[in-house]
Amino acid sequence: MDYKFNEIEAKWQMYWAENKTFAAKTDPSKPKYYVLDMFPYPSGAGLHVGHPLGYIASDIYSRYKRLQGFNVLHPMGYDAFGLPAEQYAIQTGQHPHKTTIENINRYRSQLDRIGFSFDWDREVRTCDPPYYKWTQWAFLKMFDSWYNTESDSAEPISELVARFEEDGNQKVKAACGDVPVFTASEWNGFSDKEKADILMQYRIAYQGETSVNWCPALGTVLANDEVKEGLSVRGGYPVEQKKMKQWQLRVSAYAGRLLDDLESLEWSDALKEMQRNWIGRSYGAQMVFKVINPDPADGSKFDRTYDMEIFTTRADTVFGVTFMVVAPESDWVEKLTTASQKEAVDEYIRQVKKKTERERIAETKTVTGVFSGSWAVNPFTEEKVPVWIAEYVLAGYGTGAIMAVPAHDSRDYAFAKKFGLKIIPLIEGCDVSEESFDAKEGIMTNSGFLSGMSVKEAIPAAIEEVERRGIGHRTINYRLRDAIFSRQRYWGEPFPICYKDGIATPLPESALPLELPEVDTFKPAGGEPPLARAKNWTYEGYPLEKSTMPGFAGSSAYYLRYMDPHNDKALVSTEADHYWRNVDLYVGGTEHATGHLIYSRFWNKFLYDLGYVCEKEPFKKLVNQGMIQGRSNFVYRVKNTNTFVSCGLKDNYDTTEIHVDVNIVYNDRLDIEAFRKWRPEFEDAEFILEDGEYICGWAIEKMSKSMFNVVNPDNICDTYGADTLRLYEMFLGPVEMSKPWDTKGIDGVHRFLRKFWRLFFGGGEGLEDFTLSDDEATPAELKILHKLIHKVETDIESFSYNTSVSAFMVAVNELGALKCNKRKILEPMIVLLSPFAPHIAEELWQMCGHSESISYAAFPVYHEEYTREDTFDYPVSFNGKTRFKITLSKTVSKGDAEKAVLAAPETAKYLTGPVKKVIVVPGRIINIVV
RNA sequence: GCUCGGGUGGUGAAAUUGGUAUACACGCCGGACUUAAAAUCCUGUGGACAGAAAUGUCCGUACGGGUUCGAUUCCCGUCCCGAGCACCA
Repeated sequence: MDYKFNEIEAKWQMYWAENKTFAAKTDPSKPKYYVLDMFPYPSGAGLHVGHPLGYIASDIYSRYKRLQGFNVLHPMGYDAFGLPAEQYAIQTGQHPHKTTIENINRYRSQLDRIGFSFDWDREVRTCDPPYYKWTQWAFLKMFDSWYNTESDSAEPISELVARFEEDGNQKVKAACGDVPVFTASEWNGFSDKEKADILMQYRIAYQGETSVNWCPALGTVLANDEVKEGLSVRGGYPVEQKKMKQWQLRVSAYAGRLLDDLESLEWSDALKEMQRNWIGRSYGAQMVFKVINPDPADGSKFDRTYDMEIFTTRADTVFGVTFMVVAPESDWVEKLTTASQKEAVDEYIRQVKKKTERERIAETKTVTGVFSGSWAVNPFTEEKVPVWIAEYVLAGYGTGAIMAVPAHDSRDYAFAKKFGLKIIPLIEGCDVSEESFDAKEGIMTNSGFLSGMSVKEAIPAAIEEVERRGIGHRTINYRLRDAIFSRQRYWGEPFPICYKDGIATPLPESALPLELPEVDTFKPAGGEPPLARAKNWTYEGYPLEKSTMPGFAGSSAYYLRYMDPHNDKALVSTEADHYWRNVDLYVGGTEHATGHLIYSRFWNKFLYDLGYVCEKEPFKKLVNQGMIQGRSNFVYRVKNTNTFVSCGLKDNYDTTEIHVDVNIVYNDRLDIEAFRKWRPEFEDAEFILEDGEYICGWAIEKMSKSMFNVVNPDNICDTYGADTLRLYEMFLGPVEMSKPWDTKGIDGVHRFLRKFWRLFFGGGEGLEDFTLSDDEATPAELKILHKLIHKVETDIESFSYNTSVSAFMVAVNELGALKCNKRKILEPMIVLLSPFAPHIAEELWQMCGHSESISYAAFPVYHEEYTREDTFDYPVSFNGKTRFKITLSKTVSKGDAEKAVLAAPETAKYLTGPVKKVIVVPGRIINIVV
């Protein structure tokens, strides 16, 4: 009987759906296991073979855990809000909801073909109002909270108000914006508007004026992780810096916890490192420098002096400060510019503003700057140093001002060289004539009381002195900034915020979800977001916020929603949260390292602070699947002809390289007939062949429509079946590794499944019937089985699925050679294979007489005694070089092995001198040192 | 520039983490079946040298050194590839 994978796969996919085989129920009597995939954005292009890689890996793990008796939660859903649907809508006028639903349906049918064990009853879509109700709810909670840095936790804003009324804000330690100090009576005297403005500075979701990434082409602001090299990640449009009032999330308040808690996670070191870099903690000191503006540009006749605060990690180098620098965007520019320098400074600022972010990055090597006219006083040397304005200092990091130590910082050095500023070396024996000495090592010199100390000693000593003088203090700075939370777009969650007399006011929870209104067209409305087009976009007569939330809003807590997806009273019930807790295994790409994976952790910690969830971290273990790249094929057209020359001969002609659809190429051989039909202009193409075939060239590129290298999993399922696709994707290499898709080896995997099938049908000569024998298994057969159980179990635990597939192939070949058709061997084999190739497993399992799905079977138990070797060929080596083998019992003792080897007749042959040492590693090797 | 990964046959890749390097698969060579092809099955397949042959010897995990009885694995240096960050003071 043939292995008819198409019939088998359709049959079991229907069975699983009808019987809800994979529905997870909250069942405290069973241990839980939560396996999650990063849910996809349903793009118009559909799935290609790269997308399911991670889903297959996690599905194998889910099915394996289920066989081990765990109550497995393995859901799937869609990250359905997003820019592409909106841009498509602007172009075509189609409602993004409509195209999104169409794309989701397409994804669903493609996913169903591959036979995943998802619990579809728990599906979520971020664009569904019952879902985004809880995204909006979380925003309201953040709006209604502040971050107490004493308790290191988010707390309700009402408690903060109570403290203000009682005591003012002097004693409040919070992560907040700039707020003046006020007393209780001052607070109580403030107007509603003044109070609202102050509270806004404390909220975790707050509105603030900052420099943002503004993308004119997309007409929206973007978060830092949505911008790369000055271009938008989506679309690659230029991005500029612009000061705007935007909603933001105070992610920076959580920087320390986000960094520290990484320790407890089972994530790859590479990913943890990426997050560490992104959060960027540096230990240092904040220090005040007196600054004097001798001739203020505002026409005042008097000197102005200020306290300018800077951040440094090298407090030990204060003695080498020869100038100060402030960022061009900083408020200091206005205060420090002197009348005589005003013209030069204005011109410089104008130049800087003109540059796009991209130009600024491209020109990092050109040093620019202008003297402000003001002078600072070095607190340790009392020396006066000039204050400059320069682009290389960033307004957003630290205080936007620095002390410059050209001898020991390469950027300061470049600046000093360009503008002829003094360079004072502080480390004994360092040479700063060509470049700065940046390393934190050596002995201090020229440094007053620090001279003679090592750098490691000098840093804390300098900070101590700073603290003693009361001009600064030890501090920690983070690179992580608050997340910009508003987008000037249509296709996202509306903010549950209205404006009463200009005061941002939250809607009551009962008004949620605040549904997205209809608009006639999705384009921005003049300078305003598309929601400005909505008729009557008000709440109780008050105008509603017109921007929407960014993509990461809906994906930040979706893993919680899966635990209790139909609950309309809470994001997740306490009962469900306490049972499912957090994600045990999360599978997805590295591209979310500094976006979603930071935001989700932040979101979770916030909910944890408020007591809504019981775990500090959302994703315990994380596996990053590699990208599957495309393998493009080329044909070579001889210039100005319609003749195509085979790859091996192309150097003899002047040719143009043309991408050809990989679906009409087989093992780099072009299907000429299909090529002629592919495009009308190739209908009468001529070919110059080699050995009667047209060989195509190839290259590894990103899998994309424009390269004609997209391989659709549906096609693979048609010709080989889903089980082959699943096995093959795993067989390609380790899940974490990026690799090009190459269909070359797929026959081998398919052949393996046929061989496995044949074990049940080819028992005797010419037998076509299903035959299983109930005979006892032989030791040889048991050994094959148990070796495999052990291998598969350890491989699945460590995500080495590729070697598991190899082990299956070996076992099937060995059993085939033994003509083994014994139930006692083959039934456990089916169970072992079922996570990898579930359809064929279900079919054979049923044929074996089981009425229940194989998902409810138990994973076979490994017995070591079946695989233990009785004897072992010990390689006997002399000084590490193998000479012969000796067969000994595997349990032989060290002493016995030594004796046996020395007594062996071959030994004498190879002994060239007296035996110095005999090394025996039991079960491995014997080495004789002579 | 800084930080992480990596470099093993013609190809994708294994190697119980210091113990017989190249499992498994693709490709290729040869063979069986066939009028023929496809499909299927079997055999061989790192390199060099020696031999009629079985077989044997030497060299081989990017390169150069080191530790060790023994190194793909550990240490030092060099080269190359990939990823991330990039004026973060």
